[in-house]
Amino acid sequence: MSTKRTLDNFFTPPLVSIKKRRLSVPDADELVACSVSHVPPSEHPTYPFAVAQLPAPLLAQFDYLPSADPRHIADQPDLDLLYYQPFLPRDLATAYFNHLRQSLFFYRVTYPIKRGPVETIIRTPRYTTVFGLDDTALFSSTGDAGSILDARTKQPVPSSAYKCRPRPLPGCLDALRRATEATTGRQWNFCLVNYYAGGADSISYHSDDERFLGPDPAIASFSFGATRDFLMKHKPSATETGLSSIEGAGKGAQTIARDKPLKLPLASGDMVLMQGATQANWLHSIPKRAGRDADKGRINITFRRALVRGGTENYYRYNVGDGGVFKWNEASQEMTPWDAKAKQDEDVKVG
DNA sequence: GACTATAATAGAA
DNA sequence: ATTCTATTATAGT
Repeated sequence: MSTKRTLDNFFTPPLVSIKKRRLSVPDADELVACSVSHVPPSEHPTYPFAVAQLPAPLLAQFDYLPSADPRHIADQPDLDLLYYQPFLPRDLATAYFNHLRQSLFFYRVTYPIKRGPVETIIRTPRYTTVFGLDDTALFSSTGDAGSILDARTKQPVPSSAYKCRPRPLPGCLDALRRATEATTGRQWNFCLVNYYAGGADSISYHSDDERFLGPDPAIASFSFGATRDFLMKHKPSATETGLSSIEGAGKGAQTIARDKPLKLPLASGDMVLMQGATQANWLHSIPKRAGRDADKGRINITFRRALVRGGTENYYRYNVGDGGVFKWNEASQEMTPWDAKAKQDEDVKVG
């Protein structure tokens, strides 16, 4: 039997009001919490291994975010972004990046896609992992740590309700979620994590406009580690296509200055909040890149809110899948298959 | 500025 | 939501 392993760490963190400036010295409880750092790692029956908590000195800095005011980007049709440049100070972002890469488990999902008559297996060109549960359900915080409750009735939902095994956010990600919610006034129940090992890893143009997110979803997207270009372009529209062809023949018709593609070089600690009509009308991508820095890793974290069970199923299907677990290998500086039996040694802590 | 190599982009499957 | 190929842009000399 395992020792007491409640989920309190996950869901009832000490709520601290966000304030730009600290007006008082830390009280006794805070001093204890900071110095001892005996908070156990986050565990859950669905985790392949426990996830280390953030070191207290790092966690403490989350009370002072964001470190910069956002820039509102809404000068084009259907575009509505808040760009925090950065949201986390660079030093904190770097330390957070190292902690996450070293502590989380990742997957390399494969899935079939049909191109014309041919079906091919796609190996997702990045590492992924996901945590969270849609609005219809809750993780039990007492009793069986693995159980899921109906959000309304608080009764256990049958295990057959989900084909996947939803997992709660570990403490180190929940800290960022709380800080982001406090800043934006929004709420999210999902955390998706992408690891781009180098310039060859990418994500092609798409929108996060799934039905299960509801209309005009707000999505917070963080960057840590290597700087990568974030491209955005307006979805092609019938009217636009027609206009452009006519415009070529017209005499004085200038190319209309709207719907211009955007290129944001997202640096470590940056956050982009995509909101309003953005997802319904714009595509975004992280294209492959060659040359310098093509070997440096980047972690992307997005917070989303799934409204129904279909969202949970979708996110676990495409971000966990059914393949093996990968873990960062500090010695070889790469993601390596994690062997559940031959429990690997812990990575050497940097610093 | 021209020439060449490499990178970025756009379109098709 | 990817990969391949062709086309265009950029960087270096």
